[in-house]
Amino acid sequence: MDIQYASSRQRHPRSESTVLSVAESPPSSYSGTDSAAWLAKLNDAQREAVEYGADSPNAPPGALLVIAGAGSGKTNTLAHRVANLVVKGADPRRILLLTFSRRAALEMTRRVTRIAGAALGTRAALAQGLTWSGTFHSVGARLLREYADLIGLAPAFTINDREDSADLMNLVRHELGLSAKERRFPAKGTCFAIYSRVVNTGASLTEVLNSAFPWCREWEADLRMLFAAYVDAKQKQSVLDYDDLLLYWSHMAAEPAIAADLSARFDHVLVDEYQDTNRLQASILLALKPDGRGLTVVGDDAQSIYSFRGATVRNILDFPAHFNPPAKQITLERNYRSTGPILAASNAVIELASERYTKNLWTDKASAQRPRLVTVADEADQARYIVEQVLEAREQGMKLKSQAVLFRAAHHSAALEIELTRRNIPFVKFGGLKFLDSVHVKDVLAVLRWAENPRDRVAGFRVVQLLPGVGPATAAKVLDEVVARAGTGNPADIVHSVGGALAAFTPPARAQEDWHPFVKLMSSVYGRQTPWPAEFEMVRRWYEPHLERNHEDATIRHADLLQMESIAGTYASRERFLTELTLDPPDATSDESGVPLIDEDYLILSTIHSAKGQEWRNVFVLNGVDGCIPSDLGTGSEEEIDEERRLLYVAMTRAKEDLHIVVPQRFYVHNQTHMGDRHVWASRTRFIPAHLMPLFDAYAWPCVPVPSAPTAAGLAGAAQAKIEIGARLRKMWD
DNA sequence: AGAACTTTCCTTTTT
DNA sequence: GGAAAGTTCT
Repeated sequence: MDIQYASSRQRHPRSESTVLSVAESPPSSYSGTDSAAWLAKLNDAQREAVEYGADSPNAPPGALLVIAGAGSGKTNTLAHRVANLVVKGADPRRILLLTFSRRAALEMTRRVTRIAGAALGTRAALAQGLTWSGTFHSVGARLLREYADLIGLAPAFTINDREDSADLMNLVRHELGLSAKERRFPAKGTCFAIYSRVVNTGASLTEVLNSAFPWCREWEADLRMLFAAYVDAKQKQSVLDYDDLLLYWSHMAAEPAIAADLSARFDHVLVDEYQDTNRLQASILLALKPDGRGLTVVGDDAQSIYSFRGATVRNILDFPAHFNPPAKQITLERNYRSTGPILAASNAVIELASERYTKNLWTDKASAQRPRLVTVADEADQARYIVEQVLEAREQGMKLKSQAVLFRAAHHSAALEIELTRRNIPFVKFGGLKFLDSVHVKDVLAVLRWAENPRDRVAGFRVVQLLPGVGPATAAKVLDEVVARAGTGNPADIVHSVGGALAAFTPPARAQEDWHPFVKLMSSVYGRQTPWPAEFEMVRRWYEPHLERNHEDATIRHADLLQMESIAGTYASRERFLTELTLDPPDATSDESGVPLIDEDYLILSTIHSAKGQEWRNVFVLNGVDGCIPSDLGTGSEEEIDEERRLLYVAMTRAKEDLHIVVPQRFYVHNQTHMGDRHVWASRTRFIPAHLMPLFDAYAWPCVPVPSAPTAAGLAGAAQAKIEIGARLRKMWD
């Protein structure tokens, strides 16, 4: 979501995609007490999931597992369950709702409020007390700040995103001298990925190296030392990474004194997309609700696509047996989303997995249109095909917003984006490179983060080096100076001594001129002399000359900063701004025309991962080709291939009416010396083998190739032109 | 010594 | 278009 779009979303909480389940539109005959009426539109399985144990909302029964297939009204069912609990008297402030993204949390809150509102009539406001709703990470951050004092954590801790974490890993790596090995040590990102996987899977370093990073095995001892130093550095700097939010939470929840308090806060804990949680998240849930009472998890084992992040399907498969008696299990198999032919093809694809899944979806939405398998010559034609089809559907009255293009990797849409821009078709892209990853945005954020937490070395290191004439060596000296001055005193003292440390520092000659304004700025932000949103502007103004000095394209980057500034104004404080931005970064970008207004129509481009939980009437899957799906980086093991298969399944099941899988035959090899034209001949994805072809409508595009053969006269003319131009070009240098 | 510039390689998916 | 190693400049 584009940053500005994200803010507009808060003003327009209506989502563009609505599940078509009939239960969505409440009948007009609601009466406040007749619960049967507003649950009547649910099917039997959905209603069972909604009503399980709801008659005694304050003495909840054992755990509930809902296996909800794609398009089976999962979100709707979960929202009804929450609403029903509230209607039956549960306190919404004591309900913990864990979703996969903050977007999903907003959507859920919106629906619960509406559904419960309809049932409760004037008491609708009750449902708005649903305050504990968010991702594992954001809820973790909130709880950790509350309990910080009890667990020896500075309440003003800052949170590192993946890049920051990798940067810190890099600093530590250099300090330990690991970068100067005779054989190349793993890069910072790899080190961090290994670390993260160990934390999230609960496996040993040895196991993780063997299974996922075999080429790093030789460094095991060094890595162990590096990780110990990394943890040490984080603690000294009061910095937490994403994994720490879960790790601290799980340790906190395992501490009997705190655990009792923590689990007593919530009567009901509900988790969405449970198939994409990892061992650590499961352990948190078990610590929160050891006997499973009041615990509901919802998910679909066939849609597990985050194992690269440590998620494991075992969480959902083994869930019932964790409890005694085992958790109640309800399966939603009726699909309300897709037409029969789309579902038939999707089911056929997932059935080829080596592992059997727990259900088979059915629908009664008939359609004569099978999913299309479209062969095109290359990526350029693929883009042209999509544009043609999108516009044609648009002509038939289908909004651009009801159409989406899905792909495995963010860069797969590059050619399409160019074509869309050329044809003036607005689009918004979800997934892939984050706005927040761009250097200029990170620079400004680093100033704010350093102010929030002066011990944050990654932030400080980055900020000081913005000054001309200051490199790593000088920056390190400055930071040492700051920390030495700050000593181990409490945060307030640190803040006051930092300004002094900076002022007392003798900058290198080249930085002389810029030093004083810098000290002035930092003193001001440390001392919070400028109230919050204005502070952002002050920092931006200070940064402007550095931006212009360091970047050719300063104007474009400057626009980003102004956009950020308007976002900053929507947050109550610097701390909220920084925390929310790292935990829920905007996840879409649009073309250079910037931000489509929320009311405008635009085409959706998305990675398959970011398309989770969404649906569109018309869906295009790009590059249905071996090497893209499955990604050639994900074909190492049977499990990896199966995850790629589930990815295609997720993509296919997003479609409601029409599904196009596009297969370019010729594929240019990226990453070659510029303007090279090496290409490979691609073949259709292995997930749609020949015997599944009858389920698809296969054809080539363009349907009728028009090889506009030059006429003899034309050729003669062209030959003439070639000579003339050649002569002219030579003349230029005469 | 340390900053700044140059060359070479690589490019999944995300809280 | 970015990151890391290598090279040149101050």
